[in-house]
Amino acid sequence: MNNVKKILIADDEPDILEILQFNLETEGFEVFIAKNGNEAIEAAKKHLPDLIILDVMMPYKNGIEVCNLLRLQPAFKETLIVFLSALSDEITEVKGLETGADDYLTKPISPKILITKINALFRRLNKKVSTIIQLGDLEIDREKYIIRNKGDEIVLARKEFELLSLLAGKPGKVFLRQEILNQIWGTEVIVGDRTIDVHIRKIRQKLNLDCISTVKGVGYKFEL
Amino acid sequence: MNNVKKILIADDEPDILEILQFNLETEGFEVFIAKNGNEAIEAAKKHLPDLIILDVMMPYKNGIEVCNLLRLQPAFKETLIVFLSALSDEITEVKGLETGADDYLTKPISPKILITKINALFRRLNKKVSTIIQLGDLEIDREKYIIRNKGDEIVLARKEFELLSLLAGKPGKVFLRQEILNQIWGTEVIVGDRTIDVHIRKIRQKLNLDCISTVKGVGYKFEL
DNA sequence: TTATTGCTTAACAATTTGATAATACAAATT
DNA sequence: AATTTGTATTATCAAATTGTTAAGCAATAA
Repeated sequence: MNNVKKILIADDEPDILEILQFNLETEGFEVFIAKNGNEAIEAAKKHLPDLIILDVMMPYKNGIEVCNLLRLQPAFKETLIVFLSALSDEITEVKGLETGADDYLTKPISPKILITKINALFRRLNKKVSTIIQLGDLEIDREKYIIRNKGDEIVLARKEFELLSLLAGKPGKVFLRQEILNQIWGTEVIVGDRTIDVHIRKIRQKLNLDCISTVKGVGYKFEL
Repeated sequence: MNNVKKILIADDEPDILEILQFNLETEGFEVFIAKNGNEAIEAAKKHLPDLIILDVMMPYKNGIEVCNLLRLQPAFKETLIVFLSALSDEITEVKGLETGADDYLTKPISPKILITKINALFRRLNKKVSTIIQLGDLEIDREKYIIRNKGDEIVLARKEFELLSLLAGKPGKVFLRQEILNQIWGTEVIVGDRTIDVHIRKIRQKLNLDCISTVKGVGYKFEL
């Protein structure tokens, strides 16, 4: 999820494929292409793209059929799917959205608009995903303010939660004390260094899990 | 929601206003018009339209500003907002969609396309708004403003209802006090923090059900 | 108008959280 | 080994947050 996004484009018009591929690759995406519905499904299974752009009118299987088939499989439950179609064929649009597409684009579309829309979709996805952090037996739900260790719910006070959440957000990274102070307490409040220790201790105690290690003279980091 | 749909059109070009108004009225909508951003906001508050069509380029306040301002108020959270702009001004489109518009149309637009798009939007809206929330023994009917616990009807005052409805809309999610204030009271009214507590208390009391929990220093959440 | 209901606030109680000091401990350095 | 430096632990107190009640308006209905 942190590397290059993969995009699969399925369209039966070679020109469109080429234009889109060029523009998306220029933008830094990894692009795969398919010339019809069957190829699209095959390619999707093979490459597990983050986003699939489906032309609605295609030989063998049209875009809506492809979308339906893919959505049946767990692997593609979360994949972004966008339809592409000539003119705003209203009926198709409705069907497309019912099918579980994430967006619907009409041809002709300027590459620039396409790219901004795609970026917007990824941004939206990231927001949804980023609320829960999963690390081994540990689960941090930022939206629900809940921490679970092997399913057991653990109650942390606010600062404790924020601190753990910060550290766990980048496992392995050593957070300097100063960094922690800035992130959790802000630059306006001034608290002593011992305060951090105390909170760290409480977290360790409550979690009863050896996951925060001290880097003497530097700071703390979360691991495993 | 079951009667004639009200549509507000805001555009500084009289010709456009007239054409759109004529076509939409012919189609059976009730139409209001505004010639600039300020008028649009005023008219929106007065008529509470189901759909607002905003020209992007307008005197005093442009469409995006208008949209932003309206979206801040609870009354317009669900209102459909559509932008209208000369040619596909890409940058504007991106901003518009980020602002929380429901669609984006480019001039010139044929009345027929406009109407089909509008109908599509209303159709989609009707589907989205599931008026009844079921959670265990609890049943919340947003349309009828009724709450039932094991079939027994419970009468909540409006704010109480809205508050419960908000929390129950995303069980488990912690709603920050600020979030609650924005959603229920809007950004214009300013009420004290204790107000929320009191309403929460009344809900707990009336429901006689342990379903709203406090997350100290953060907010409240609904669960089970 | 009067009565009723709902919304907001003030005041105070109860609770929880956060910060610090004091002390103990551990590792590195001299 | 003694010293220094840095962290862990614990207990305590202060501060922040929320719960509760009562009371005053405002809006609405009778």
